Amino acid sequence: MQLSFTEENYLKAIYKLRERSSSMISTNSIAAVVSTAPASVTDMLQKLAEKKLVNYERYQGVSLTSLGIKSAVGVIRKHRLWELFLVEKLGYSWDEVHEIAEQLEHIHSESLVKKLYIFLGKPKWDPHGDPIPDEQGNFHSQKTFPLASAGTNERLIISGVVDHRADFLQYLDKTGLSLGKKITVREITSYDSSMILNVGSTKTVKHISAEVAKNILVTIAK
Amino acid sequence: MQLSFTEENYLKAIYKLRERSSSMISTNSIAAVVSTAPASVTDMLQKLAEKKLVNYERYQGVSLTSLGIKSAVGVIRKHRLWELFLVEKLGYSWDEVHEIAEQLEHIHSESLVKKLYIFLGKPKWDPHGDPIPDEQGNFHSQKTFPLASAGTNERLIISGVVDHRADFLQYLDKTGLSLGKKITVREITSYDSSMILNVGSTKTVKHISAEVAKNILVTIAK
DNA sequence: AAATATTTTTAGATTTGTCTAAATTTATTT
DNA sequence: AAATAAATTTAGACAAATCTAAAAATATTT
Repeated sequence: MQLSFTEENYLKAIYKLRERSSSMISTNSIAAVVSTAPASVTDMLQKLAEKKLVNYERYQGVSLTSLGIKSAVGVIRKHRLWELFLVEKLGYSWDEVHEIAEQLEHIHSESLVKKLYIFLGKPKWDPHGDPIPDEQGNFHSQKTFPLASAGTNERLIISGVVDHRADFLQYLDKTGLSLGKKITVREITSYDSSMILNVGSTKTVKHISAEVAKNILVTIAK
Repeated sequence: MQLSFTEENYLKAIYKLRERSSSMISTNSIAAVVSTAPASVTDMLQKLAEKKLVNYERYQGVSLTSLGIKSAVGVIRKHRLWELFLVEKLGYSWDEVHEIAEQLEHIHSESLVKKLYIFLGKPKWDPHGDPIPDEQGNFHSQKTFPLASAGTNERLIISGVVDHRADFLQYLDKTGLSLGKKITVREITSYDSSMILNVGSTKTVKHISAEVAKNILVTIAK
């Protein structure tokens, strides 16, 4: 089934909202994500329900059907593949690619996705450390957790971000905290939970706020 | 100015119609190209005229303004760059890329076009031998002419096609008449104007119809 | 040049995705 | 549990791009 740009964006929005609050998704929360009036969301949900993409009962919120999940994951897959293409092949930095990928993710062509996937070397992660679902829609999940909940002296690897906004990503670049960097928490300041880190193999020491630490995802280095 | 998918397709259609019949373009001819009712074309022309993209006077046909030309050439540039990307980087064949490029040409991002252009090595021709306009909108024109109007024993190079349809391109592939091939006309059959060709440095001889010869563009090899 | 044919435009309707304002349902207070 | 607040839906309207059918203008025949 060929979905419109708009329909795909709604499905993606519902998919993302579902990730945290696993229950039913409210009309208002979708409206906030897609930047429309709640009344418009209601209209669209009825349309998506007719197409068997969501389970919808009025006043009760929505959930994605298996078809809806498949469609949403397909869009996310394309978004992340294109982001990686933009960074790896065209030389964009990780804070510049979101808007362009928002457009590219709606190109309809199965063969294109297949060929892009191969061209990029069947990648598992996008430039922000988010998993790229495979052709069957399976995510390769890593055991990541926020840096804020790490203890001291553990050897960690930066493997993702919670906040994807450009200014946060630029801050990380400037601070040398890019994806894949090895870090160790040296000290956690008790009164504000800010952290002092060792970055890389160098003796460089960085001081980051608790807010920043909450938005950096890490894995344990082995 | 951010144009819609549809507006861009109308401008592209007018641009292409203009290439042959340099005069005013008729409503019906546009309708045929964009596959809509003539009444819809009239509506759109009025809209494009308001945006200063075309010169339009009712019952008198249209022409592109300089802004309209600039927009159309921009879309054509993107189309041809994406076609080359699909063939060169993703491994598509030249008969498969048109539909996908029809979608990709509408992605709005100046930086993307710039980076794609550099990634592809500032190419001058697309996979069908059509010129890719440069950043200023200038076409690098080759002195091509239809193979049908060539004489015998001239050393020629296949440098483009008139007909872009997939089945014609597949026929050329099958016959070994791909872009860049060196050919020489050995004989022109007088009663049906079909041609007997030498292809490449080999002794291979091919017999093609006048219809095919009309749709192959060549340059003189030096 | 009148009659006929063709092309083009206008008029009115439809679909998609959106809006605001009002009505309805659900949730929260008191 | 009644009153109030919040969330959601319905109703009616709008813009974009399209359509069909009818009207108007231009082109072609005779």
